[in-house]
Parts: sequence; C-alpha cells; structure tokens
Amino acid sequence: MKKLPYSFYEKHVVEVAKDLLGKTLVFGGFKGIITETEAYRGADDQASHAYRKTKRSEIMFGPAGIVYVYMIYGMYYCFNIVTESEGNPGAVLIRGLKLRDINLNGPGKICKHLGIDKNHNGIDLTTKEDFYLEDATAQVKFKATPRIGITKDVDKLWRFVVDEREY
DNA sequence: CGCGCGATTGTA
DNA sequence: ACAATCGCGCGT
Repeated sequence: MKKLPYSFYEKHVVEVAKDLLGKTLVFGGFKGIITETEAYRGADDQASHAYRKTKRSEIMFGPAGIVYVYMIYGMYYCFNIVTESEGNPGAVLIRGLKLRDINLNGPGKICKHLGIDKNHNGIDLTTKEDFYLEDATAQVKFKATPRIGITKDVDKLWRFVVDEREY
C-alpha cells in the first residue's frame, strides 16, 4: 500500500470526504480504517469554521493534506484533514475509525484514544513517516446523511458512513 | 475585556 | 435529558 499524495487531498472537499472512506489511517503505532467522515467547506457552508476567516479557521484556507485539530466543548478534540487548493477552504472531519479490536465511533473518541491533540495541528500528512493515509484497493459502500451536531446548513447531506457489513 | 456557545460524550 | 468544561469569536 502506498501513501496518499497531495493530489488526493486537493480535490473538492465532498469528493475527498467520500474517497477517505475505507482508507487506512496510520498514526504512530495505530492503524485503522476510516468508517465515517463529514465535509465542511467555505463561504457556501454556514456550519463550517471557514464560513468566516479567523485565526482558527485560517488553516482551512491553506494547502491540502494538512491536519486541522480543534478543541470542542472544552474537553474533546476533533481531527480534520484540510482539502482543496490554497485559497479554497475545506476540511474533512474524521468521525469514525475501525481499529483491529476497537470501533471508535465519534470524533472525540478517536482523538482521545489515539492521543491526537492541538500539538498535531498543522502537520503535513503527505511527508511524515508516522502520520499519513494509505491507499485502499477496494471501494466501500456508504450512505450520505445530514451532518451531526450542527444548527446551520442542516440540509446538506455531507456526512458519509460506510455500510456496516463493509467492515 | 466579558460572555455565550459549540463539527461531543457519558451518565441519568 | 443534561452536565462537564474551556477556547474561540464577536460585541462592547
């Protein structure tokens, strides 16, 4: 299996969110299959941090393949991957990860279990040897649903979940 | 500088 | 159904 290149992340955020399903995340000693994602975009997505450019959301406006981690509700971190070309904000929230023996369903659980926090913000997934994504040969089946936990732009079907029998 | 609230989760 | 818990973003 080979590491996913910059070109994989540079596409439209919704495409990347779908394509990430079934891919393998390698982080330190952990290896897991991505089972659930959500897409967040720029000015046309009111639910996104990048709806307005702030110090926090600035990273979403930058180049693709970069890790975006933020704290939520004062006690959990959310792990995102920046997409699209520079100047076009977008990021995919990783919401589900299947490890060998544990099913991490929920962005907070993933970060807590793997130990991902604010220190990982800004890491380039295309150049590291212990933090990257691996290509997958097989395509997985999935469903599109509304995103979780938001109050604006709730009608966008930008949450993608791998069918349970696929993993 | 103060204040309300959030891309969540475990517990009741 | 709700508390835990704190950094961010916006208004003053």
